[in-house]
Amino acid sequence: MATSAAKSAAARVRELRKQIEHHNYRYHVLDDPEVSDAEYDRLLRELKALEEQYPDLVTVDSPTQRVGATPVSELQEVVHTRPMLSLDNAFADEDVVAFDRRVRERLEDVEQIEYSAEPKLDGLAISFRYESGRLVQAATRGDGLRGEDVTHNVRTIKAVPTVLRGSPPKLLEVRGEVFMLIAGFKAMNQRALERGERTFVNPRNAAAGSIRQLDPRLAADRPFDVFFYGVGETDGWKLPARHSEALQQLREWGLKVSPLLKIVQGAEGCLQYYREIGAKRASLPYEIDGVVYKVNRFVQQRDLGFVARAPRWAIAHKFPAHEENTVVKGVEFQVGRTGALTPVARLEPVFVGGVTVSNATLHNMDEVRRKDVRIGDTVVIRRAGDVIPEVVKVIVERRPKDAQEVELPSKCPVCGSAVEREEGEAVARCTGGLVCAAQRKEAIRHFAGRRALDIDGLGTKIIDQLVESDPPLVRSPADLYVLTAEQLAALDRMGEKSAENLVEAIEASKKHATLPRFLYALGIRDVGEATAAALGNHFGSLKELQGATEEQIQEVPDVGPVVAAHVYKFFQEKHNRDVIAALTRHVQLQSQARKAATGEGPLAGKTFVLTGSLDSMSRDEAGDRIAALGGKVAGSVSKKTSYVVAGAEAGSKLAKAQELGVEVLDEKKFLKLLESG
DNA sequence: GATCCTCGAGTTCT
DNA sequence: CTCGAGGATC
Repeated sequence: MATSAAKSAAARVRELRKQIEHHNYRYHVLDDPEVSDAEYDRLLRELKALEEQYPDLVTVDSPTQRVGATPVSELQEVVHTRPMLSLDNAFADEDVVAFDRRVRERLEDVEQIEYSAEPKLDGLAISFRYESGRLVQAATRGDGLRGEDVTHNVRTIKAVPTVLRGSPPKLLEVRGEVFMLIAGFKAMNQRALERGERTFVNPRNAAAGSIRQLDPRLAADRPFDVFFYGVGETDGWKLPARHSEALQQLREWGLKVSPLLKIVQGAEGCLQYYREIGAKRASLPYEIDGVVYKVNRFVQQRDLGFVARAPRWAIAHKFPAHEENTVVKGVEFQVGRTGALTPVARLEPVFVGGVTVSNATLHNMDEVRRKDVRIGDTVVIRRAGDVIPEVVKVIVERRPKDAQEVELPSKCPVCGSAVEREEGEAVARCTGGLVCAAQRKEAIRHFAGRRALDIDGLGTKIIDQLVESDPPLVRSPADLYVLTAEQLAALDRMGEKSAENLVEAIEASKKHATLPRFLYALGIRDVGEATAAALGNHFGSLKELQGATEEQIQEVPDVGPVVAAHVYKFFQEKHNRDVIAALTRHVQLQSQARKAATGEGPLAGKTFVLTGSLDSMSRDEAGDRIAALGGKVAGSVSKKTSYVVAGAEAGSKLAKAQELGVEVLDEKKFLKLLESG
């Protein structure tokens, strides 16, 4: 048996145990993990697999034989009268099917198993002891056998009753998950940032860190919530037949149970539940990392029993991780429409939150320095409810010796012009202006954008070719209007039909050309949709605006000296005047269809903020309907916001609304308001 | 002068 | 969606 394969397995097992112990310490004791949960799971699974293959290598102190790490010394140790178990994990549908099969085989004579299913919250497992209905002790799970006494902090959590309702038993020990609402977590981090205090990477770490505070005053103002999910030691309570019935009883005693708890039948029911919750995941106000299935009948649970520290009657079915570790292969600088140089991290591709991520923006050099990202670093990537991946932090411990600092280039990577960063500004810019091909391309893309002149089918690839062709077919937006189908058909990946369609789309864009859209399309610095509309309304015609002085431009509402200077300078430049002259030969500006909001109508004076997606209409349509009734739509939530309309997969704006106490409308209520208005 | 609000700009992947 | 910065307001 002492083959070389077994020897190298033994070495690998030792190495894995060392690593896992280290990560346990970081995670459980320091609350500052060095690796993502997914990576930790991988190490543990590899170890498990090796131990299964070579049972001789299993030792009592192997990480697979216990749950967590030893408690820190400052908090009192609590011995759990009944161990707090951990759960086996399932990652694929087949794992769940296999689990269900094992359960049925062990129970014999049972065709279909009834499961109680609920989301698995990403928080902190706590044991709560109630004696004669009064909370006497709360303890963390610790290593499953011994935890820490955190009663002083748990008492500050409003969702945890200190006295139970009804007639509870003499002794009731319940288990629950203490977690932080995402909204509260963000608000808390924001405040910490303002005070220059330490921030937390995610709600779970924030919860773990706060609950293990020694000073309960610190925990008291933190936004905790709790769901109870299980029963431990009891005295004076005749348990009902089912787990779900026991939870129902807990609920009646005032202990919060997940509202998403559901009874399902067989593996099929479990998998369907998994998909239901997966679809809801992004819109839940708290983070979950999977769902848990438990055999519902206590008799069956008893018959199934335990393996090591995990019950045979329950399993956690995990979702794809939101966070992963990967390596920064390089940092490149992209040049935007305004010349802004944006550092983008090129990553070793990594699967996060359901997609493969290979790039992540670092925004600007301040951000690069703040996070201290270097080439070669291992970083944590997160792709949570929001779509855009984010570099959460660098794992400094894993920094290779030859890691390279990121330097702002002194020359534009596209055109070679000088790069300048103004005093006090976060962004650095290429000074090449329209000499720079990147800026020219972006200017045209902006011009053709949906909110500008809306030229359908003019995408990045086509623009690249038009600008790079020799001689260039397109130097400025005005050149678009003289393109012929023959010229376009000669480009790569362009057939005759597509070429004709594009010519038609360019022709059709003339109809979209109202003054505000046209001004927006020009891409003047600091002139977005709102400012373009304000300028258009104030001056009424392009001629008036072109002839205006800087002072006159400043008279426009919401335009100050900085924006006025940009606008004035833009119209003074010869190149811009030429382009505008050429454009106006092709494009007839339409008179505006709709007047500016007049302060009339049933929703006058009300400000709306839209978040998430509505079933019955697009966000644009919703905005139009609000405007039609005299209301205003704003982009961000503030104290002045009247309503936040939250559709499916609502994001941080919903959180902000809850924080500020702004009224939130769901789709139904919103539609009702529109109808009654 | 400080604070709040709003707007603009840039970004990922399928 | 998030961040930074311009503008308005107190």
